[in-house]
Parts: sequence; C-alpha cells; structure tokens
Amino acid sequence: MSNFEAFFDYIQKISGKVLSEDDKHLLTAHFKPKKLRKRQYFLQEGDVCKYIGFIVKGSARTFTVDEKGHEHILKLSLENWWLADFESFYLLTPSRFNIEALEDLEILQSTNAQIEEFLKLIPAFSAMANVISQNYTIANQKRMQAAMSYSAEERYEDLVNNYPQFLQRFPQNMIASYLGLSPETLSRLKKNSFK
Amino acid sequence: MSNFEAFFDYIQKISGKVLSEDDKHLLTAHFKPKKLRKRQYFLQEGDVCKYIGFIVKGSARTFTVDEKGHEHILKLSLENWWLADFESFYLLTPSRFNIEALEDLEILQSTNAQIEEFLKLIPAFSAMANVISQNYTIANQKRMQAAMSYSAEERYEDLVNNYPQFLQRFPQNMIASYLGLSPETLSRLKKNSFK
DNA sequence: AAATAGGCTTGACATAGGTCAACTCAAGGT
DNA sequence: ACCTTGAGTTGACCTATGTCAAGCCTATTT
Repeated sequence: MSNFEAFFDYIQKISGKVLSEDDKHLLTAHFKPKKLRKRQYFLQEGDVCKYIGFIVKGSARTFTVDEKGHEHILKLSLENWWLADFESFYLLTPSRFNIEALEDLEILQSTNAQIEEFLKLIPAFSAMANVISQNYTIANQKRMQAAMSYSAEERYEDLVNNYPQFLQRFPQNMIASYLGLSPETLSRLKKNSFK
Repeated sequence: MSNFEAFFDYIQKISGKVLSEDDKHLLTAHFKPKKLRKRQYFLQEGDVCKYIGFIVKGSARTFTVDEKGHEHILKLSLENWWLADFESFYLLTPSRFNIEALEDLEILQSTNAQIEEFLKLIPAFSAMANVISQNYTIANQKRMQAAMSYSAEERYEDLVNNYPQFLQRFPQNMIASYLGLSPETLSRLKKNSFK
C-alpha cells in the first residue's frame, strides 16, 4: 500500500532508524487511511481532538474564530506533516481550534492511546517523536520571534524564503491570515515590494 | 544539598516517577551548581548554547536585539524553569538570542551530551522531558494565538490572569517587551483599564 | 452563454500602537 | 548626603495596518 510506504520512509528518515517488519505491521494495523474532501473539517472547535493524522496528500489549515467573527490561521499543513491540536490531543480537553481541509486530503490516522503504544514498542517511532518535538519547539520559537520583532513585510519575505511551497498551494488570503495580516495589506505589500 | 532536593522533587512531580538513589547520584555528579549575578549573561547572541540550566533561584530573560537596536523579550524565566536556547542547544548552532539574569541567579547546569545520558539512563528524567516538551508545545501555541488574535489590552489581561507572579518579579518595561509593546503603551493601557 | 461566487486589487478613511521628548520619583553607589 | 541611573508617566505627534466599500477577473455552476 503506497500510502504506508511514504509513511514508513518518513519515519525512518526523520528518526534515522530502521522499521522492522513487525513494526510495519503494527503501524499498518493501527493507522487507518481516511479521506476528507476540500472544506471538510478534521476537527471542530469545542470537540476533543481524538485523532492525530499523518498527511499523505493534500493540505489543511488550523484556525480560530475570534469574538468579532474574524478567522486567524495558526498553522498551514502539507504532506508529511502531522495534523492535530496537540493541546487537545494530549490533554483530552475541548479544542479551541478548527482544522479544515483546504484541498482534498488523504491521511493516516490513529488515537492517543495507540500512539502511546507505538512510542513504547517502536524505537524508530519514539526517536521520530523526539526529533519532531525538537523541530516544533524550534519552529515555534522562530515564528514567535518573527511575530514580535518583524514587520509585515519582513514576515512575508521570511515566508517566501522558508516556505515557498505555501505560495503555490494556498490562496493569498490564507497566507495573509497565517501572517496575521488582512488580505488587503498583503496585497498592497506585494505590489510595493515588486517596485 | 538543598539545591538538589528541590530539583529532585521537581523531576519526580512532573514525571510522576520516583528517582532511585543511583539516579540521584548520577544527577548530582553531572549537574553543576552555578551562580550568576544580576545582569550577567547566561548566553550571548552568536555563541552556541552549550549548557542547559535548571533555575533554583532567581529569574532571567531571553531576548533578541533587532537592526534598529530594539530589544524583544521572548521568554521570562523563573524558579523551576529550564534555561536554554533549545534551538542552539539541540543543533549546536550559534544562537540568535541573549539570556541574561534579571535577578541574582542560582542554577544547576549540564551539557547536551550529559542530558542524552540522563534520558537513556533515568526513566523519570526521560518521562519529565516528554511532559515538558508537551507543555512547551501547548504554551507556545497559546502564546502564538494570543499574539495573532488578541489586542494589547487582552494580552495584558491574559498575563495578569495566567502569570501574576510576573508582575511581582519583573519591571514593567520587561513585561511590555514580553507582550510585544512599548513601555509607554503598557503604561497607558494600565491607566485606562483602572478607569 | 449567462449567472454566480471567490479571490484579488484599489481607494478613502480610521485607529491602535509606536516614537520622541520632557518630567518625576525612587533607589543604589560613592 | 549627593549624584547618578533606571523606571514609570504623560503629552504631542506619526505611521503601519485595519476597515469598509467598490470594482474586476477567473473559474465554476446552471
């Protein structure tokens, strides 16, 4: 099953360890393929995030809606990323976020309890989890610094340099929201930077 | 040594596991007590963050200086928090941050290589690391959301509710920088919210 | 082919928050 | 005791970005 091949490759590459045949069987048995169509929700605000998904194909956004009804995108996710509200997933509390497919989405999903098992039983999986958690911490720190220290224009240029795929895959108003800008501001900003 | 008692308690409390006498000896042997005076630097921008510190007493700030010479505080740290630029510490790359004692500081410090050992040898330590990493991820997500969705006033109220100790321990201009505000703005904002 | 909807741009205007400068007050160092 | 230094406040003004509204273009639906 080609879905799982990509998944196994990913785990082995990130962890630097090899998956045994047993490991693979275990993963195959407990990660369920699932499809979501564009606009479908993976998670709704107020629900507990019971599942974590590994994105095989497609994209999604994690966002909140504030009191004024404005949406704020906190995360844009593509292939080979994990999809979940980790706070809700770890603590089993109702989520403050929505997660919605922006393109047709194919994921492999599993539950918290099963992830705990994988962490215990599969060394490559647990090594991967550690690396991902490091990467997350680093990425969050960078994003936080950018939000605090950089102007709108600098943040946009940062994104162009670091996540050029985003520009291909996501409409500009989503990018704007991800950067914490109104769509109008991003539009003007691009015009000016071309000069 | 009372320093270490507090440290052991912390590990056991966070991890939910017990430290054996051997564990404690290992930790005592490889965490070195260190003191920094107010204003002293734990880490300077451009240096690799070779040490991680557990704060026994005192406080510190992690900040950057932008091209215009303005400082931005990314993290304020108190007792029972870890002190490090994790990006630099994990990857051994030069840090973009400065870490400075805001009050006289007593820490227990160790190196990356030794931490790896502790993770392998001490189950309570490794369980603690997982919990902390979860907490970190959650806290970062919240802070990111706050930075994107909330006004200056809302972010301040959030801080008053969630980290009231900060108001006691840190001068107002540090709080302002932590919130991404100028000191003047925070000052005015407080005046108005008293009404 | 017409109709509709979504995304993008542009203009005019509004506003939150930043900047600069002056003043006050408390604290620490000598 | 004196002097300096740092923190906080306040006022006047400035600027980046948001808001609202209109119009345009492309793609999809009918």
